[in-house]
Amino acid sequence: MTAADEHDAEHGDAEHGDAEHGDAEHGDSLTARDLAPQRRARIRAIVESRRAARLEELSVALGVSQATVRRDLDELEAEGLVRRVHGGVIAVDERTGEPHFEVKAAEAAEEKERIAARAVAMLAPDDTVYLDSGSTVLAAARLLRGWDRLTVVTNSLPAIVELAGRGPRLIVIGGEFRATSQALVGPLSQHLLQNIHVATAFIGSYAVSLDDGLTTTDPAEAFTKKLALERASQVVLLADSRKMGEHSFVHAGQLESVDVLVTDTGIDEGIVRSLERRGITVIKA
Amino acid sequence: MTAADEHDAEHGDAEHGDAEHGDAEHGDSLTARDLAPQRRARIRAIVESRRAARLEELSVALGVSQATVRRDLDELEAEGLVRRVHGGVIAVDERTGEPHFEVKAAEAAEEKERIAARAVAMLAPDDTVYLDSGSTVLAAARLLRGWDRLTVVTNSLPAIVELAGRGPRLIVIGGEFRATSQALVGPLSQHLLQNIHVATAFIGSYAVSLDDGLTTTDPAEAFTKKLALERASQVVLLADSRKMGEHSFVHAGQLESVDVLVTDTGIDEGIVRSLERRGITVIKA
DNA sequence: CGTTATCTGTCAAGAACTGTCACAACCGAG
DNA sequence: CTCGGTTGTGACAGTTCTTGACAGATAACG
Repeated sequence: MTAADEHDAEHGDAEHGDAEHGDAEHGDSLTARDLAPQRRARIRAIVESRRAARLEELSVALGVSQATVRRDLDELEAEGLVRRVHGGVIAVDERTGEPHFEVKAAEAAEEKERIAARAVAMLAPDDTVYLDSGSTVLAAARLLRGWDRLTVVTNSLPAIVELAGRGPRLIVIGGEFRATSQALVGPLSQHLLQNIHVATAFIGSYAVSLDDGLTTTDPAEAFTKKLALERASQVVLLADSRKMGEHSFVHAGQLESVDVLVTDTGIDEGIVRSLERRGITVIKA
Repeated sequence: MTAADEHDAEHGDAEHGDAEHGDAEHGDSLTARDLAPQRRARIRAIVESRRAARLEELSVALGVSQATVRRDLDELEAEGLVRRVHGGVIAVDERTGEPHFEVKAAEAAEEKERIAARAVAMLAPDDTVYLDSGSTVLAAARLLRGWDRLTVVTNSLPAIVELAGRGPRLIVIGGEFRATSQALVGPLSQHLLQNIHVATAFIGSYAVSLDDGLTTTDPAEAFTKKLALERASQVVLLADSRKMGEHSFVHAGQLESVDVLVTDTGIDEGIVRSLERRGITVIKA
């Protein structure tokens, strides 16, 4: 191993020396061979364009021996520009790791679950309920597994997947799929929605304020949410206390449409009184 | 996105003598074998697109021995990217991280995939296409990943899950969820469906007969299928040859509504002639 | 002009990869 | 429950790839 270190160190010095030599160029155009930095640039270009290359190919393409290519690749790998594998080299991008980043769900899971459970307790076994998008409402959806006399209407893809074939009769409103909220929203959702009516709607909201009512970040989302509010006899808003008093971009419903708010114990008492004055029953789970 | 390289082609044997010490000065490397990471990436792609694969298939597709495939699968399983089962390998759901179909779902998969590929080849990048329920159409849906200028309208839950957030604009018709077909069907589906129109519809069918046209097992399913047929300028029927000549319970559409049939080479020539006499273009994939 | 340092190609030993084989484990049919 | 065919496992051998050492070649420096 010490031998290897020594070798690498020498190699490093060589690198610098060569670079310096680079700007003192003699116009020696007769050299049939690339200088080392040029050669490495060509290797990078080849590897990047093809995503991978085998030693043999590079050796032929550059007109040098495989040993030289190896040394170049060692250097390039040390700089993190490529990744050596048995038999050749692959571009760094091609790593097989896990690129997903969608794991914020477990955040306030426990709180959401208490809220969800309290809301679900309001349902009768043979009710018809609308489930909006959003993580808190999704938690409620999970609790409805096995309720085989229930009818669920929803626009939330996770809720659909959660309940598909697992008890409740499942009705999906149509619409355009929006990736951010994983829900079906927009003008197209009105066609089916206008033809149905549900006893209870579980609504989630990005933000709730006394002045602006329900607000959310996306117009299409707001459109569908508003429509859903109108199609329910009883509207139950599921929102943890951090969402209270906040407001977002687009108006998504009047506070007057809401009959019940299920939230957590962290809610401000002043807000509770204001809401109750407006005829909203507040339940702290 | 993922370099969908299809540089298979020449895996005759190309193993032994020919790639000797640097004599191949004919530029291109015709006999290039995949590097191990490339090979594993291809295995992932195949398994993911089909949900499952048998060892034999992978071995043939990649041009390596089954032993090598096994070792690769061991590696991939250790990384949690696939799950090995007796006889082959199944994909793991990226979201939930757990199982999917059975290996035997991949039995006729190759045939379905060829049909699907042939059908997809008929689409333009910015088309609007309706995807019906059914496994063959689902295979087509998988091929549409990354088509980010396409608009997809569908009633198939697996198709939705497959395409959600992965390229195409996704529009879901509403309706009642039917577990057997994993699709949204029934009268409620008409409300949105009646308000849209698509250039092309990919339709699956449980059975196709010259006398009864398209038939299926469920009335609600039939209702929605019929409606979808009317909303498309061009109707493409995807059905393997075993479905030809069969008939099921409920009428789900006239043969006259169909413009193109994409099927496999096993179809009876007499049936082909009858269909073509009726103005249907028959494509054998 | 000679010396020195670096770079490059060749070589041999060792490691890694792949395919083949024999045998154990498993599955479905009767 | 047994049986026959299929699939998985471990060991082996052949091949390819890598590593480190060495020697010749090239260019910089005094």
